[in-house]
Amino acid sequence: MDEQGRLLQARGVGMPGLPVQGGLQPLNPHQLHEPPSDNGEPRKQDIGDILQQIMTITDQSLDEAQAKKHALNCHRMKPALFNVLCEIKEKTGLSIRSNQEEEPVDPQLMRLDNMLLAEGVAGPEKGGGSAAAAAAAAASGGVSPDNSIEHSDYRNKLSQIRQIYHSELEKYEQGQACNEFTTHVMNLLREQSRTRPISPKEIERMVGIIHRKFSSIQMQLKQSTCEAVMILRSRFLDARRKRRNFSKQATEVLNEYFYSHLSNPYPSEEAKEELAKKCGITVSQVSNWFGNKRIRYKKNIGKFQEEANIYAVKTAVSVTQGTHSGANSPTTPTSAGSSGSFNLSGSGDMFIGMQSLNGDSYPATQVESLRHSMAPGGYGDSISGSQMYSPRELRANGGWQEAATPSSVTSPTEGPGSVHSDTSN
DNA sequence: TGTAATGATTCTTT
DNA sequence: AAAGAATCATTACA
Repeated sequence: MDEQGRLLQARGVGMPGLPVQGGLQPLNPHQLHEPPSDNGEPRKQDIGDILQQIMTITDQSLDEAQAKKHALNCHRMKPALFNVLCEIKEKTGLSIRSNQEEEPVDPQLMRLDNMLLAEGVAGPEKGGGSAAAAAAAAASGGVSPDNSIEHSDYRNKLSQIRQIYHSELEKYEQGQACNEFTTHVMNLLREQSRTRPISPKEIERMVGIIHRKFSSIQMQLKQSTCEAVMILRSRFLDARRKRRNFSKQATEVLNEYFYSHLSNPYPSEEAKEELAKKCGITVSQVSNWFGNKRIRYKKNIGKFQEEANIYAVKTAVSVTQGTHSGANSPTTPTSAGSSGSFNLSGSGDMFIGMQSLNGDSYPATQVESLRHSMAPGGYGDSISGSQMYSPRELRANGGWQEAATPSSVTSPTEGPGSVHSDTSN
């Protein structure tokens, strides 16, 4: 204020207060008639009051303010005031600093955009949303209803986020509120420019500031939306946290394949796809399952022997009953290890291996029953390749579990007795 | 409630 | 890139 006061004095613009007729409050009535003192104190006071009034214009009602603004604009001293303000501005260095902030498309913003798009938050609404997902889940075989429930729960939550995101974004999107606000500010500035010096550049700069502010709000919005989605994902989609056992039927299908391709339990991509379809799980889940199965089987063959027998019987029965169209069990005929790829020297051979494996922990009766179920009628041929669960056979045929030699592998768990095995032959 | 089973992940190996 | 191996985290069950 002091500075301004001095400037005003310097220019000889000692305004005795804006006139009452202008609509402004009469200031200190005494001052109006008081001759300027030598030290200029009263003048300074006047000026301070005037500026104070200008500042408070905005606090007043619209009509009032309008009237006062008008009065101010028409005041005879206005040009002088304008000049003074110009000078002040010049002196206080309030000029526009050249803003070279070109904002080269923030990479982080791009990442956020991409992620939101990928999560289906930003992009176009996916028609049907949860309904479609549920239908798809149902179509996939009806397995794991839990899964689809959870999935739709996830989708619901996601669409909530999506809604909030869009309604918020709408508020700050360039073009709507932002433009409105910008125009408003521009109008204000234009109007003010009649009273104080405002260059078009300054207006432009202000617009820039507003836009940046709005986009930073948008950025924050996107960031927190991303966060929300991530949290949602981690809560709902982290399979490790929300593990569900596969359905019985799915496990059965997988086991059937596994034990019927025991000599080479590495389903081809197509086989995996087919299994995945059958089981209502993903291909990678099939891969996981086979990975786990192979390693666990190998680690403790004895433990799985019973299971192997069961599936061997199953397969045998299904084959004899012709329940499966293909010669070889459940999946694609192209799968590795299909019947043709290896020959059993004879069912007896197979059982030798099995029995040696069984050791004492598995009742011979089981093996016997299996033998009986298979032997009569010479089923051996028809199931030839499918029943290869003898480690000996396995090793002989490429040995996917070279290390699976019962004697060594099962040792720690000791399990089924020291299976010494078949290597002998 | 403790434990085995099990699906998934991560790191290493091939 | 796929498989093996170790491990994690959850589920199922006695």
